[in-house]
Amino acid sequence: MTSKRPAETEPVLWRIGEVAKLTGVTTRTLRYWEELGLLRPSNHSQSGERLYVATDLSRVTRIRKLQDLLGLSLAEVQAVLATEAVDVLDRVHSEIDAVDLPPSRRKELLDDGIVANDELLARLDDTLSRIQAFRDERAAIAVRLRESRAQLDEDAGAGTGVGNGRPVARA
Amino acid sequence: MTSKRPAETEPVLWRIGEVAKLTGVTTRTLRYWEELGLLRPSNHSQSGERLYVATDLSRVTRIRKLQDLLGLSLAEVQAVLATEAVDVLDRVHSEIDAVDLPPSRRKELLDDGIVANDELLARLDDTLSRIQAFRDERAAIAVRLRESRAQLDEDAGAGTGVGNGRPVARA
DNA sequence: CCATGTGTTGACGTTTACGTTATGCTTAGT
DNA sequence: ACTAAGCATAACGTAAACGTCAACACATGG
Repeated sequence: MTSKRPAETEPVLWRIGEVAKLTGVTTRTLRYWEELGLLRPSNHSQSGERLYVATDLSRVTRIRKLQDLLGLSLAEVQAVLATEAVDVLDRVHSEIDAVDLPPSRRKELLDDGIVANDELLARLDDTLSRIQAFRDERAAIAVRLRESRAQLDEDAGAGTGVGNGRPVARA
Repeated sequence: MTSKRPAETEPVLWRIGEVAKLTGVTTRTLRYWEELGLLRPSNHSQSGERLYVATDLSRVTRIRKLQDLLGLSLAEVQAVLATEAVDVLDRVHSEIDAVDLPPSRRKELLDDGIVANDELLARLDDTLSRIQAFRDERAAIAVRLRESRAQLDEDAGAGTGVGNGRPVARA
């Protein structure tokens, strides 16, 4: 329902340098990722220039997140993203229902995508809980440190007769 | 209060191979970290063998956590741990109050330690929230994927006449 | 039309964080 | 006492993820 017709599926292509500025990764990195098969620009100019589309851009940030937030190697990122083409296919499917995939194949892809996404979710939750535990640990230490400092101040105040505000400096 | 006297401050020293087995890092890694100044064994045998104590052990796991959970480089780990000697000093202080640090210096160290620990906490919280955001994103996608699959099943049931439970297997 | 910027494909260099011998000494079990 | 483990130092190797030229091709604004 409500099938909008957006003029003519406006292309909007970016050159590699523009992508670099927009996403914060270097052009070298983009070429390297392509070399690994991680990010294939969806278009090329007739002269051989790489031309990226919006989904390519979001893929760039996704790769970086998987690298930075989960510490995945590019090989692992590739594995995760392999089954995730589904996700893109799915968006395409829900926005444009033109693509002519047989429904059986489409369901297969969707199921794969659901599995992959769930695995990623599980991994995220695992990482979250591990970091959370570490955080709690450090929070407890923070409390202990402050207690120790308070104790020190207290001792200084009550203890030896020197009890003015300034502790004695020593070489 | 309740000052226990634990026999004679039982040494408990571990050789590098034992540390490796206990912590899960290789001996090479331990030597490498030492080379970088990250982990200096608190003792040496007369023949030159590295001998580690309990706090060294916990330092090993702390280093690994900073590496794995926060993705810090060893240089960054070193920076974090630099001011954290305080933390160790503090534990020593609270368990044995023998060490002869002037209170002024002790307070200084404690304050540094509090700052460092708080910075680490902030970093942990930041990382946590970034991963959490990513997680939420993927959770939303999980929902969308399942909706799409349900939609597919629904279409299949209502649409063409093939509607039996089993999707067609294809080579 | 020409200068300048941006792109392309190599190819080699670099950093980090270790792995892997090699060689010799020490410690430990029998 | 002797042999097998384990440790020490030293040096070279390696995998990942890019950085950094080099040399040449477009393309684009004045």
